[in-house]
Amino acid sequence: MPSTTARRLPKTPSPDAGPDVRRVRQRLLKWYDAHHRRLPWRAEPGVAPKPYRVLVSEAMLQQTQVATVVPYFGRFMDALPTVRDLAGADEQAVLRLWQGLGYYRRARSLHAAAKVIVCDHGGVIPDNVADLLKLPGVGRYSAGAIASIAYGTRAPILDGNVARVLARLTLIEQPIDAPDTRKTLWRLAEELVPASRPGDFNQALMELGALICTKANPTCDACPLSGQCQARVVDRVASVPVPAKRKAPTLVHHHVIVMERAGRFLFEQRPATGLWANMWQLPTAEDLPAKANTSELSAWAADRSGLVLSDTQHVVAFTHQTTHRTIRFNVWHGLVTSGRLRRGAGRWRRLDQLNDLPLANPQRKAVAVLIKEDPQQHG
DNA sequence: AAGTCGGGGAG
DNA sequence: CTCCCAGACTT
Repeated sequence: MPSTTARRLPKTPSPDAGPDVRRVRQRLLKWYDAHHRRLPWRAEPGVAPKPYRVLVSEAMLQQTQVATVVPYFGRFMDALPTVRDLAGADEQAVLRLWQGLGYYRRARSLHAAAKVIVCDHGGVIPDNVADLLKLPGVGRYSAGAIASIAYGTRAPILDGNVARVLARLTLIEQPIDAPDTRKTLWRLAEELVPASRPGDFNQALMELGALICTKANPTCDACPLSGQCQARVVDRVASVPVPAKRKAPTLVHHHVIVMERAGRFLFEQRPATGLWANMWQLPTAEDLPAKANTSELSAWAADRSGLVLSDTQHVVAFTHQTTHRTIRFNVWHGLVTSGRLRRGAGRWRRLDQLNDLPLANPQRKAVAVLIKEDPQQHG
């Protein structure tokens, strides 16, 4: 049977024929036009989006909520308004703009991508998925998002929001992260995205997931797709999607040893791989036992830096939570009395002059505690 | 297929 | 507390 004939038949579609593509497109775009949020990286209706703004926003938005990204995006664009500015910037400057946002590899990948764009693409961000996928930090989602939103290329996307919306729309009750589920969802996203306004359609799917088809307490009464939603028909919206399995975070202990000399404090850069890669920190021991004492801390500091400490004492403890770890921070303080700093072992800074060093959140917190404990010395 | 990589919003 | 968020990359 010719497919053109089959396509005209669905007056009464069979139950597993999939969603009514044209109706979903039309209703979703109409809803998006009426209800979408105005966001800093989003162009006004009828105005062409700026590809560089789309590129930067998509990097920041990976695994990060819109509300968190907004202030970072503004500061980033003010400091590095063009892809050439970004390509020419120091990596430390890029990391400083990213500090506090997390997943710092995104910043280094974005920086590397900008260099590729300038060197290999004449400073023009690619408009197709194949070339975008070659950029560091750009995977299938980001390539589809940039191609469709910035250039109107017909390309699908699949993120957490879209996966939830499509799983409910078509009643997928397999674990949402299973490989064959992902394959099915990508196929659905590909089938649904229209040739006209693919960027708005993709953003509409995400916007619906963020505002209406939320993980908890979805407002189906306000949903433009409620009439097409298979999960709603059988009253299983609340139980779809089936969540991915997750490991409990492991507990680890980090000892921060504050080394002070003449009102200045030693800072060191972390390795180029792993947690908080290339970020800076007060000297921090990650291999000492949870109940290490002052002499062990002093010995570790001497071994690490070549400097001898006296009057080492405990300052404060706090807990830092990430997705995969619970990190118990213990902060210690000692005065440098002798020794010579090992070559390349760090830099001395006043606590109120750290603007050039990108620090992850727990290190910023440790610094904040030190300033509060001893305000007259650093103010 | 499973692990790694942050931090915060929201329940 | 737990779960998830405009995911990418490594092993």
